[in-house]
Amino acid sequence: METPTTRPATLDDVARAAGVSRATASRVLGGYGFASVDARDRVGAAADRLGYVPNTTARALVRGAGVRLVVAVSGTDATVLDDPYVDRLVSAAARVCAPHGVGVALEWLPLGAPAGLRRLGGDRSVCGVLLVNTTAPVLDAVPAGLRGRVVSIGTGSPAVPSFDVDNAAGAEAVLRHLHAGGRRRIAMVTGPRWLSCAERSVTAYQRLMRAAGLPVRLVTGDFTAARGGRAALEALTRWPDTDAIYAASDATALGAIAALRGRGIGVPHDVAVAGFDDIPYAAVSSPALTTATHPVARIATAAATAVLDGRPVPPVTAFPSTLVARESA
Amino acid sequence: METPTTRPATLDDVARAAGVSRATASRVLGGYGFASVDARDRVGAAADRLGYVPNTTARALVRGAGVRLVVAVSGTDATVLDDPYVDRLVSAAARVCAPHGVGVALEWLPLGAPAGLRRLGGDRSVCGVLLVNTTAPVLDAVPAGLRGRVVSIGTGSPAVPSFDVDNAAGAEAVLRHLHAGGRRRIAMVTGPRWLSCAERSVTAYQRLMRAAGLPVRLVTGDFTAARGGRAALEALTRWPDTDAIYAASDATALGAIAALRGRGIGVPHDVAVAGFDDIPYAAVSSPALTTATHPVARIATAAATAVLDGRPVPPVTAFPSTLVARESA
DNA sequence: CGCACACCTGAGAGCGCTACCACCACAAAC
DNA sequence: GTTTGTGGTGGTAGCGCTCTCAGGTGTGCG
Repeated sequence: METPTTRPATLDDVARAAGVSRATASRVLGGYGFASVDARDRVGAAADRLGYVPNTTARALVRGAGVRLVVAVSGTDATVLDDPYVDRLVSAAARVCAPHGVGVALEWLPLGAPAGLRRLGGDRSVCGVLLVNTTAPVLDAVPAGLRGRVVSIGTGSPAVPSFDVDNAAGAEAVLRHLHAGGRRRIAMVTGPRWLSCAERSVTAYQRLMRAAGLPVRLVTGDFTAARGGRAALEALTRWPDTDAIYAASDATALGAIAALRGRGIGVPHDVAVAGFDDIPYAAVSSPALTTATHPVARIATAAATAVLDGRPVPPVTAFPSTLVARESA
Repeated sequence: METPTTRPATLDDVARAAGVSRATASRVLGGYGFASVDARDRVGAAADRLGYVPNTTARALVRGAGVRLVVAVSGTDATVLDDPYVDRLVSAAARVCAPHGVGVALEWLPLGAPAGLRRLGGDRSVCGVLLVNTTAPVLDAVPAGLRGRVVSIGTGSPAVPSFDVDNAAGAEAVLRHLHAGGRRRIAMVTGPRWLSCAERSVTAYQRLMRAAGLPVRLVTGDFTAARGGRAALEALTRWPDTDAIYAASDATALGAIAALRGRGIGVPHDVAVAGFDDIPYAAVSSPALTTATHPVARIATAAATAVLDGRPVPPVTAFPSTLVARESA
C-alpha cells in the first residue's frame, strides 16, 4: 500500500493497474458474480498497492441506498437532545452503522409538527429513521415512503415496529421488591405524561397498587434529577406517610435521594427509593441505588441493525428488565 | 406539497414541472448564480408541490464532499467506546452535523495500529475525523490526505489542531480548593497513563504539590468508577495519612467515595474527594461532588464545526474549566 | 460435429446532481 | 454600427460506482 500522493485511488485506477475492466474489478471487490482466480489476485494486489477504499457515496448513489440514519427525538423543545439517554442511543447506533458506511444524524422532532418526518421520507440519502420518545400523532404521520425504514424506540404502531425495554416488567420487579421489603405507601415519580412508552410503567404501577389494595400516589417528573428531587418532596408533602418512592428513571431517583437527604430523611430507613435504568452511577451512589435494568445500548443496536438490514421485524421487540437490588430499597 | 405516491421527486421532475432546465432549477434551489424572479417563483412552487428534497448523496458525489464524520477513539480495546464521555461527544457531533447532511460514525482506533487512519484518509465519503484519546504515534500517522479534515479532542500536533478543556487549569482550581480547605496529603487517581491529554492534569498536580512542598502520591486509574474505588483504597493503604483524593474524572471520584464509605471513612470529614467533569450526577451524589467543569458538548460542537467548515483553526483551542465547590471537598 | 451450458469478461448505461460553458437578449458605451 | 457588459438560460460532461447485457472461451454431451 503506498501513500496516495495526489488523490485517492478510484476503481478505474485499480482496474487499469490490474489490467482488467472496471466491471471485473467491481465484481472482485464487491465479491459477487464470476471472476477467475487470476483476476481476483491481480485486482486484490492492485487495490492493496494503491490503498484503494471504495467511495461509499458513489456506491450509495447508484444503489439507491442511504448513507444516513436519522435519530429523531420528539419533545416539546430541543432540550430533549440533552438527555444522556439520547447520547447512549446515538452512540450505540453510530457504532453499529460505521461498518456499513452509514453515519448517524441527530434531530429534534417538534411534538405535533410531523413536517420534519415528511422531509426525511423524501430524502434519498436517509436510509432509515429511529424514532425516539415518539407519540401516536407522529407515528400516524410517518409517510408511506418511509415504511420499512423506520422503527421506534419506545411506543410503536402497526406501521412502525418498536424496540423497547419491557417497562411493565421492570416496574413490576421493582414494586414487588418494595412490597416485599414491607413498603406499603409507595409514591411514583413519573416521566413526562405525554410519553406513551413511559406511561406503561405508570399503568403497571397503578394496576399493581390497586391489586394490592394500596393507594396510588402519582407525581409528574421528567426523568431529570432536578425535577426528581422536587417531585419527591412534593410527594412527601402531599402524603407525609409515604414510605417508598418509585422513580421512573435513575436520574430521578438520584435527585430524589439528594432532596430527601437535604430534608434529613433517611434512605432507605425512612423512605426507600428505587429507580429504573441501572446507569453506571447507580452502583456508586450513596446509598447504592436499587433499580431495574434498561439495556439502552442493546436496544439501540437492535433497532439500528433492523433498519440497516431492511428485513421485516416483529411489531414489538421487548427487552427484559431485571431487578438490581442494592441499598436504597 | 403532495404525498409522493411512487418515488421521491428529483431535480429533473422539479425542472420539468416548472418548465425550466435542470440547470436553472439547480441554480434556484442552490441559491447561486442568476435566476429571474419568474424562474425563482416557478421552481420554488414546483419544488414545494412535489415535496422535493435534494439528494445529499448525489450532491456530495459531484462536489467531492464527504457525508460522514468519523469519531475515532483510540484505546487498547473496543471497550473505550463504552465510555459516557464518548457518548456525549458523538451525540453533540451528530447534532451539529445533521443540518449539513452529514452523519457521524463511531470507530475504535486500536492503539498502535494506524492502518485504520490510512483507510479513513482514502475514503472519499469521509468529510472529516474527530480523533479522541489520541496519542503521538497516531497523530504522526495522520496521512497527508487527511490534513485539514482531522482535529483532535485532547492532545494535538502541529498537523492536527486540538480542542480540549484546559486540564491544567481545572486541576489547579481543584487542588487550590483542596489546599485552601487545609488538605495537605493529597493523592491523585489518574486516568490511563498512556493518554497524554490526561497527563497534563497529572503534570499540573505534580508541579503544584512540589511547589507547595507537599508529597506526590499517584495511583493509576482509568476514568471508571470501579477502578476509582480500588485506586482510592490502594492510595489509603500505601499512604494512610492521606486526607484528600483528587480524581481525574467524576466517575472515578464517585467510585472513590463509594469505596471509602464501604470502609467507614467519612467524606469529606476524614478524606476529601474531588473530581473532574461536573457530570449531571455530581450535583446529586452523597455528598455532592466538588469538581471542575469539563464542557464536553461544547468542545465536540466546536471540533465538529471546525471540520465541517473546513476553515483553518488555531492549533490549540482550550476551553476553560471552573471549580464547582460542593460538599465532598 | 453441433449444441447446450457452464465460466468469465468488458462495454456502457445511468444513479441525481453540480458547475462549466456557450449562448441569447438587451442595454449602455464607444 | 460595433463593442462590451450583464442578466438569464440550457446543454452537457462528468463525480465513482454498480449491474445488465452481449459476447467470448472452454467443456461435456447427444
